[in-house]
Amino acid sequence: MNKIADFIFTPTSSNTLSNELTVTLRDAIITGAIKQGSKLSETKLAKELDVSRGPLREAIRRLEGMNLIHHIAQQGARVVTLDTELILQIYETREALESKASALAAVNMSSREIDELHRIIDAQGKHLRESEGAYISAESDYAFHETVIRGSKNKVIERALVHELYNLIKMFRYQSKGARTSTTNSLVEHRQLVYAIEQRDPVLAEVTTRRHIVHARERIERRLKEA
Amino acid sequence: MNKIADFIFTPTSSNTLSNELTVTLRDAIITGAIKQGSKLSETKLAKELDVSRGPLREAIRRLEGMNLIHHIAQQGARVVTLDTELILQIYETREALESKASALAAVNMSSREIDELHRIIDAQGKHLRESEGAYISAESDYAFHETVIRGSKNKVIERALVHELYNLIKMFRYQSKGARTSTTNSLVEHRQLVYAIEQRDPVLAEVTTRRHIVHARERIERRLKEA
DNA sequence: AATTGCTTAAATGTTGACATTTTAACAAAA
DNA sequence: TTTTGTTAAAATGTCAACATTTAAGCAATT
Repeated sequence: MNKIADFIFTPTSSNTLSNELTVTLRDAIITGAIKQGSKLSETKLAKELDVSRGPLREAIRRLEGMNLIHHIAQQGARVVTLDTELILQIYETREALESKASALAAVNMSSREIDELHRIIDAQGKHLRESEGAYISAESDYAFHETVIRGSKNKVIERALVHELYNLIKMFRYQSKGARTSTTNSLVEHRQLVYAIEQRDPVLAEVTTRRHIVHARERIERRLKEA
Repeated sequence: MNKIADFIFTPTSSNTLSNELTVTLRDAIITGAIKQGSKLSETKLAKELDVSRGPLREAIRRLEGMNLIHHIAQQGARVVTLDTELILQIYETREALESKASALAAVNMSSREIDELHRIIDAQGKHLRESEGAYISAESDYAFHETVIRGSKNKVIERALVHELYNLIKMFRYQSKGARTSTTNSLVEHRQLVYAIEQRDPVLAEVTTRRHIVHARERIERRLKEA
């Protein structure tokens, strides 16, 4: 079948039901529409979403692979609970993977991709100057980090970060009222990383990223310890 | 059942059919009984294994989450192909994760777990002295590394390494005739790591592990470049 | 009141049939 | 020969019913 014809006649609807369910449930979990620790009852969910249990079970298996739910045989699936310990472990893992991704990006990124990084941080700077709030939008922050990660050209790291870790991070941030994405300080650190990548300096890129993530983790740690 | 066993995929023998299928297929893929790049035909497999397609599909979804197969909607699932590029990316990822795991293990491991490490490397040393071959058994090598990883007490890293990366590494090693686990040099590096952990020195543990894995990757790179 | 054991209801696991899509084979046309 | 279009077969996606296990409710007993 022709690619153009596919694009024209079947833009998005060519997805399978189980794929759509995966996305629907993932977003419901990230936003908290389905609460942490709650049970995903197959029979109930199937009725609510008006689907049969087959595709629903497959979607649940996929979410299992994304670390968003735990499944125990004969007992069912529960949404993961983001307690303090798990959050800190997630950030430790992110530190290890994303600092390596940045080092690789400094070597492997194309100049076109570096241009994209500039566009993103310029937009972030403009946003910070023009708006009163001192916060970068979550979407823009994710776009920046995911561009760097893709720039590593390492599919294994990319999958581990984007397909697994970042869903958990998004879930945590979205459901934490006080966890605004980043302060002005974050933008400075983003600029430092872009500089390191432009200089094709993997060591500097790695160290910069590591510090950026450690800072984020320390902010979270302080905030969680208060509560 | 303990928490770790829940988080990592280690079903017991008295489990559901879909769990047994997951283990069966995983091992068949690792050993090469199902070849790299080959298609997992649901109908054919279901007949061969004398099961229905439902549990089989769920097992395939899980293997997808373990990075052992790729699945494309309406086209089916194929076993991953371990080309040179992917292998090197796997080792880059392992370097990032396991060096961090070692640093954490230096802080978090119990003395009981450190004793376990001693038992493992002592057995490896005895094996090297007594047998003519200068190779450590693959099982013993995995046991050592997985003990360190568990010692990190970081479930996210543990899952990423044991549940995902190590399956790919085992698959590669098992199917590479020339890829014997390690030479005498590996045992020296293992001893150095245990020393670092005993000293509760996370930086030394991290550096030692990073070098150990880089060495392994360089050996592989040389060997793959020859062929 | 707390515990044990039985019974019933509900949930998960599994199956086989049906629906839709893809693939392959093949004929016709350029 | 290559391309296009049609058709049949096979594969994947989906569904609804059945089987088994777990959980809940409720007596009966201590």
